[in-house]
Amino acid sequence: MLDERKAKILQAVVTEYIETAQPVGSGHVAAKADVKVSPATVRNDMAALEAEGFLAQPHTSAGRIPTEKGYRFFVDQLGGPGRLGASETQQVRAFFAQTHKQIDQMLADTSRLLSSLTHNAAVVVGPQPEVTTVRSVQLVSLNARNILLVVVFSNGAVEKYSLEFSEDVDELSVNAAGVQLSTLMVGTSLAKISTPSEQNEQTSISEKIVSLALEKVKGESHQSEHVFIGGTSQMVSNFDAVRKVSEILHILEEQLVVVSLLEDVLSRGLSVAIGRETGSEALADCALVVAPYEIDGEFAGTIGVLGPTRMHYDQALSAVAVVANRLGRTLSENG
Amino acid sequence: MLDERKAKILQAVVTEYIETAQPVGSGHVAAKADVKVSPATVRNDMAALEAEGFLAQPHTSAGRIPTEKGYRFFVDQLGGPGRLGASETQQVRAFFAQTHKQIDQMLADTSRLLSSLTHNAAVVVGPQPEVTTVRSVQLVSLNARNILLVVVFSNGAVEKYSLEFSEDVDELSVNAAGVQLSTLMVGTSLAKISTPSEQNEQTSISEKIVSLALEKVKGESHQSEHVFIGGTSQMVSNFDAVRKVSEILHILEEQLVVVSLLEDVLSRGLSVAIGRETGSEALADCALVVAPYEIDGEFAGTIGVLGPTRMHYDQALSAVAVVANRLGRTLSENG
DNA sequence: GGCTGGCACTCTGGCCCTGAGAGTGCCAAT
DNA sequence: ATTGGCACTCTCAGGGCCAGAGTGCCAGCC
Repeated sequence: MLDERKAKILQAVVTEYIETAQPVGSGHVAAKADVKVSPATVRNDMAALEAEGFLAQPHTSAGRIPTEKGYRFFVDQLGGPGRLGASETQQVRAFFAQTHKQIDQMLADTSRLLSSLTHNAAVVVGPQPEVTTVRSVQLVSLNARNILLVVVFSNGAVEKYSLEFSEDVDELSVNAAGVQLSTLMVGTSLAKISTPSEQNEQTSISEKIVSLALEKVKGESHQSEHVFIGGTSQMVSNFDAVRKVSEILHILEEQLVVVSLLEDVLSRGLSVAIGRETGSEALADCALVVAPYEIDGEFAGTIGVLGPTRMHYDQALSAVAVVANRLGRTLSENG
Repeated sequence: MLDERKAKILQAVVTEYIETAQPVGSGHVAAKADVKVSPATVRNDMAALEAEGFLAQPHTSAGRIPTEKGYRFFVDQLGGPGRLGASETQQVRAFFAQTHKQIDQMLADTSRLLSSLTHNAAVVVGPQPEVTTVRSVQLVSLNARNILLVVVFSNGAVEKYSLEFSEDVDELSVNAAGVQLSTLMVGTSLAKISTPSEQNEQTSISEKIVSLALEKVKGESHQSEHVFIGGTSQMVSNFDAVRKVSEILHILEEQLVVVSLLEDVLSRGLSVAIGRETGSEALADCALVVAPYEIDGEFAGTIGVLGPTRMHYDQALSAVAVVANRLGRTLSENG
């Protein structure tokens, strides 16, 4: 599609623009070691690259900046393998070596880690309850009409659901329901829990408890995805336009949006979404680098880095990959 | 300290500056209905107010802006009762009327509520585990050497702690330890849990489990304070200096700092901390409005609003008060 | 004595202009 | 095909200028 020299020129433009945030002119490109042609030649090629949509000019007689298409080509074709630096690797290693108490806390810390590795905002979506299997179920009577259902998952996560009844429930029924729930749920993942044959009239109280519990667990499992976002302060320095920053932060505050954004990108088989590819107009100047992580070999959740389109893709890609990998492993061991 | 007219002038300056973010001149103050003196007189008083440290001039021949001392006097002496508007009240009512599943989720939502009420960033510090009593304790064996300790509190919160052993633990010992932990912990608050007479050599495995469990619970209870921060995007529009915003966001990312900030303010008996009173240099241009909330009549946690010094104090104060009140009530009922 | 109108003074912010700098496109020459 | 040269364009920083807002002070007035 692009001859070798044009590709090199494009690469030079993108890397320099990522560094300097300034439109880059033919002179700079020609000065780079690995392109040994004159500025005039570079100009011709750059004009061609612009015609083909890889570059753009903010205005006549300024240098070129990459378009979304330009970035895309860069990450797809020109991206280096991107190893993490020694100190970063060390940071990751140290982080996962230390023991983490509660999974929520750990995921929040992971988002901070990822943010500090990449100097961008980072998103960590907690494991979906459906994936992990249930390790234990417990019913706790709060008072006569309220029961708390505590479910412990194989990855160490704990979810709790409060059940409310319109009639008093006695301790015996609670115990009976607890036993039944245990046999139903323990060892299986939430998605696979079989609902007992539904009699329209649930005669016994314990049956009512079981049915309500299952309903709650299944109903809420989806919306209770935990999202952790770190390093939002980085976004401020990465963008100059105040308006933009505000919009971006606003998006990050809507957790549901963030989750679906990440999963949408992933479902399209991408690991990088650039500009409008993210699916959000407000993120037109952003890029999203995502990776899934697995627990015990099964897809569990997503992590990602959100930065300006002119971010260090190779760094971000490797950071995201490494962290996803380690995170999955740690969570697997924990289970 | 200040004669009536000066107080009125100060009030006029502060309110107008809060509205416009512009230094306010003598003309504007004189134009206000309730001060019926000429601009010249206002000028004299404003000069006096400046000499006394309530006002400052950005430069000669600009209007005056309030100093920290000016805001402080305004808040202490001139603050109206500050009722919430009808729509805001409605918003709060609706929020607490709806049922909330998990306490963490609810607290996070509360921070968003508070933020949307005040158009500022909002902080919600979750209930401290020490306050609420333990409702139930359960030990779950993860594998031969790892046990998960799940503690359910009276307010519906659940904390989990993972215990790791250097030797295999058998199911019998776990059960025995579970029983003992239950008798020790259930019904008391974490702070009051009595440690059993410490024999230097714990002969039985179950005793080791109990001792490790108590150690974990007591040790981690303090650092596992949950903090929820909402509406950070508001900060961007409230400040113009990009540098400032970045610093402020950075502070908000450090949860421990935020918690101690709030509690420090509260411990000084303040409900409003202005500028440097917050105790943080980076928050010199910010003000912090805080309120504690109670569960079953006992101090449980803190909520707060962080905004620019030129924030709507009366609005923020009443919003914080109302939300703290309702939040405490809701959490009390839930337990 | 306190208040006021008048007046000279000051400082900022927006505006225009200008020149330097960076970069381009094109063309003729190699 | 590549290159050096050249005329052209556009931005950006700096400087000068003016209007506007506000002040401080003073002399007069009630």
